[in-house]
Amino acid sequence: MAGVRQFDRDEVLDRAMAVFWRRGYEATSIQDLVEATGINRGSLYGTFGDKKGLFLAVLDRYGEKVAKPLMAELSDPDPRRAIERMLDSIIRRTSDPRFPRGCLNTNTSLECPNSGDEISRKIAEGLGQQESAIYGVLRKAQAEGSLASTLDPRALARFFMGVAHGLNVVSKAVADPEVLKDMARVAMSVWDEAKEPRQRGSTRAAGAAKPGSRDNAHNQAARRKPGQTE
Amino acid sequence: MAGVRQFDRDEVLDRAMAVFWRRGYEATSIQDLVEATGINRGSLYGTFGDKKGLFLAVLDRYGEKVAKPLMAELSDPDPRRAIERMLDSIIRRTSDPRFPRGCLNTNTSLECPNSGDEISRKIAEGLGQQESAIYGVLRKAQAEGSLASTLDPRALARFFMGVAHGLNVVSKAVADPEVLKDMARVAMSVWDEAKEPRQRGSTRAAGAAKPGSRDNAHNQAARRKPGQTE
DNA sequence: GTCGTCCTTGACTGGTCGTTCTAGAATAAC
DNA sequence: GTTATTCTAGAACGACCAGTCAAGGACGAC
Repeated sequence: MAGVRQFDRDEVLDRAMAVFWRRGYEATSIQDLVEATGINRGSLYGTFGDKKGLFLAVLDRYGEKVAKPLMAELSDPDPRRAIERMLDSIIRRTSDPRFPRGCLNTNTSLECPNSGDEISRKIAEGLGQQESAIYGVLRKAQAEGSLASTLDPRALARFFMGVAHGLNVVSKAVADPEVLKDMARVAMSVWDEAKEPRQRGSTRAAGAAKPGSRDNAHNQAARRKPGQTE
Repeated sequence: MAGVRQFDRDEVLDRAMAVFWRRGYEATSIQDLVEATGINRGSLYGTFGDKKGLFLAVLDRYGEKVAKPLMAELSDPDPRRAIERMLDSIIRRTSDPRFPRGCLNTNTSLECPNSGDEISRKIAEGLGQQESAIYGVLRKAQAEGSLASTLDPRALARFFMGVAHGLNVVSKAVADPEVLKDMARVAMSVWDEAKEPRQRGSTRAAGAAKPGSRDNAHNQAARRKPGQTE
């Protein structure tokens, strides 16, 4: 039973990933990992160095197994559908019993310190790549004319990243997928926002804004050049 | 130096809150709390029972000191501005050195198990109240006519809750407030979505959707009655 | 066969965890 | 001055933590 490796590294990582994903980094003990992976303490340390080393390997594995397929949804030739499919993919995963709910990257970026240690750097790198991919899709959509050029693609990319995070947070606590679908549906509606500014005069009694005017900073700056059409 | 309580309960809770907020529940040890609060181990246990009891008290304190003022922003008579101010308040808190970044409720709902224990019940209760408050604002806006009645206020409330969570996640890792402002600006743009359906025909070569048609499920269901105006 | 290498195993380390407890000092009520 | 109360200080608890280590078994090379 010895002399040659008795376990499959990726399989061990998958099992360890499930534990970290479900319980978080701090709350997961080596003993938990030994029991979940089925391999011995010594083998764990021999293979991955220490807990943090194992976790970093798990993060890589997560990138491959979870984040990468998610980003693949963005390659849909229709840019709007690409974004849509990415959000749907997050929601669908929630109902997939093979995976814990929520997102390991989102969990980790909240749990682990924002200091420049290796874990947070890896997370930040992954999130940066995701935002860039979304940004690319949005730029393509504008080049094609399917997304209004008045919209700021960087702001939109940040927004969709934020929505993805929001989905991941809510999905951890809320079982009903309709909640997530509502969130995604509303989020997608910003896509069609390059309209004539809608009259939104408030009907409240005192000091209402004049209809058609924009008396606040928001929404202006979601567009590229605030001053022009309104 | 003894015989009468030497510390102010709320002050102790504030200091403990800061530690839990910054490091999370699991990563915070009693020793950390003893040092942060300045009071003795025995006093901590005598006053709050145990670590979980202290944390629950901290969650209450957080509700009073942080969540309640946030919800107060929703009482702005202009519903749109109410939502806007809520999001702005989250963003502004990010730059406030008196508070750690992010949101203790968001952190906790990710870190702590979704099982029906006391912590997650308290969190869920708080989030439910927040969503209800947002929902109320949206309903009021529709009654006043400042929000299109074609929009689904429940879906919008869930969306804004999700955006708030997204802001809290991102703010923990990203220092630049512009990122958060972008997110909020884009999010607010859904408010004005009850327009004539914008032509969004894709220019891609093969099998493009016909301009003006809606060939996907999203965005329809963000409205109340999908069939009518489009 | 024998050797060396690599893996497995489980006991073991020092330290820290949450929690309890004892002893004592300072106060308030009487 | 009691006496009761309520805090402080810190030692101590068993359990568990991340991490180490020595012993031994199974394989490949020769």
